Amino acid sequence: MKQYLVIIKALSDPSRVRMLCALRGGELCGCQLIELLGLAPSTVSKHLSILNQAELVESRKEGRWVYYRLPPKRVMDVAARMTKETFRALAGSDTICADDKQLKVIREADLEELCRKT
Amino acid sequence: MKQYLVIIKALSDPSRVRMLCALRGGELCGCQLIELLGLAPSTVSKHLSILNQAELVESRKEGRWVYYRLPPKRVMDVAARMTKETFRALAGSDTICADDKQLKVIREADLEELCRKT
DNA sequence: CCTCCATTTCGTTAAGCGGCGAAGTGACGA
DNA sequence: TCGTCACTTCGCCGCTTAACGAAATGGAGG
Repeated sequence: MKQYLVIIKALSDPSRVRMLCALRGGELCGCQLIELLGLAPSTVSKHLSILNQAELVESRKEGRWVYYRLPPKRVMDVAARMTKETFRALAGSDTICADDKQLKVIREADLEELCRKT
Repeated sequence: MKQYLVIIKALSDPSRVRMLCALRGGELCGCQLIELLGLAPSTVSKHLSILNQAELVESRKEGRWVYYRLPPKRVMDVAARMTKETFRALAGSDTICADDKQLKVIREADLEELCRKT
């Protein structure tokens, strides 16, 4: 029950769900997620730590940046199944479609430049 | 996104999830759920209205009592899929097993007597 | 009608959560 | 070694939410 609640509470915030959906297209660094959500860096960091504790995202450090990604598709555990259903429920959602559009721009932009923008 | 959030927020409270699991064994009336959870009637009623708005439970009136049940297994919509994953995640949970035990007693008890007890 | 009683609604309180800015951390480059 | 920069941690504020008791609702039976 405890693990279930950690996972489902992590999934019950629009900003966190948007980040998960964004990561479907591959890993992203912190400043890219900050740009996507339009929230303060500290807020985005907090959201990511909540997702991380629920084991819904993983992170790796490279240089000045931290990259976040969905966990590899090992076993279909509770987190993976819930994530899958979330993606399924939000397929075609206005919010997520708009994010996908913006993501194309963000992914093509230069990281150095993107970070400076904020 | 909005519908998704209504559903997942409804599923992110232990009392509400316990009620859903309890209803797997068939419909129950309000006072039976109050007895199971050990919460105030007004609190349980609020929880049920949240579940009802998310279309995770249905209700029907009979005499003095209101009976609640899981919706019939028509189409597998978002609510149904999320509920299914919730049941799967909580299979074998201590809380739910304990509830199932108590439910055997509650289901066998006389309704009139059970309501008076509170 | 009027009463009873299961349930709902309302108002309040305390805890939890999302948001921000400021200060802290740690790695890279001058 | 020192500054810079991406990110995290901390402390605070405002809103949401779970809990309760009290009062309202509405059906059943007298």
